[in-house]
Amino acid sequence: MSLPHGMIDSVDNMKMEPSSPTDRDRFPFSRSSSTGSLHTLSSSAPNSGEGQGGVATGNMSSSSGHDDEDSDNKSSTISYKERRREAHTQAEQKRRDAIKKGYDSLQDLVPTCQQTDSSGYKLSKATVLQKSIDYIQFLLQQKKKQEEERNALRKEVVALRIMQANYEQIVKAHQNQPGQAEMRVSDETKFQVFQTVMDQLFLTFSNISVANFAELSACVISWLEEHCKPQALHQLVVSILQQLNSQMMQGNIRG
DNA sequence: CCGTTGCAAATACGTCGCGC
DNA sequence: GCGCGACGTATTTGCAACGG
Repeated sequence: MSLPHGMIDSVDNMKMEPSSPTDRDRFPFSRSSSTGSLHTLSSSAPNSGEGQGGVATGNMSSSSGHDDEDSDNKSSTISYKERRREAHTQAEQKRRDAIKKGYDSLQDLVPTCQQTDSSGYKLSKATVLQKSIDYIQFLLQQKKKQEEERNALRKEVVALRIMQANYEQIVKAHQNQPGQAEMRVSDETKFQVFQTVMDQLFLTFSNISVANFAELSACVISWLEEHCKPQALHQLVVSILQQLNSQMMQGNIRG
């Protein structure tokens, strides 16, 4: 018996078909040309539906009698066994394609698989599997780390809420103390603080030289970013408060 | 019983690196 | 440059399990 059509074609294709990944990329449809040349069940239809009867010859493992039919019709039709083999070959090709598709999908999903290796070749299946395993382990570690971070933050939130409640209680207690009214800061003092802060800020703002309103608008943001940083404002306010406090103390001594 | 499907072994082929 | 082995991949084929 001669080689089946599929085998002949595939052997020829093996010679022609480059197996290196780069070459395969250049001939992405070479497989279908091989598979396409196979006799499918439908293409071998002349024999389909026949071969249910017959007497077993005993020289093959099959006991269905199809091989007998094979010997009867060898010259004109494709034998049952041959059709069966070709169907299986095609099914196997389909299976391999599914596996290949799976590897390709995996490679698309895993970031470390998306670049080819240093020599420029596509990653091997074993490498894709190993890198996928590594990536899943990395994701699991990352998830664990984030959960730990989240738990720590939750604990911090609880602690801060407790502190907030304590401070609120302290403030209430101070407000309820007698003689608190005398200790209260007057609006005049508040305005003095506010005015001094604004004066200091304006000093920095007045140094900006602009030709028109458009330029002024443009430089306001940069001025804000430079001179109104929380840390800068904090230092400014602290120094002003200290200054005013010392002035008030001196005034009290004199008065 | 027969077709389908999945798996594994055997085989073939191309590519690469290495020693000569 | 050539031969050779290792490696990766594709293909074929046999076997077994399963379902209609």
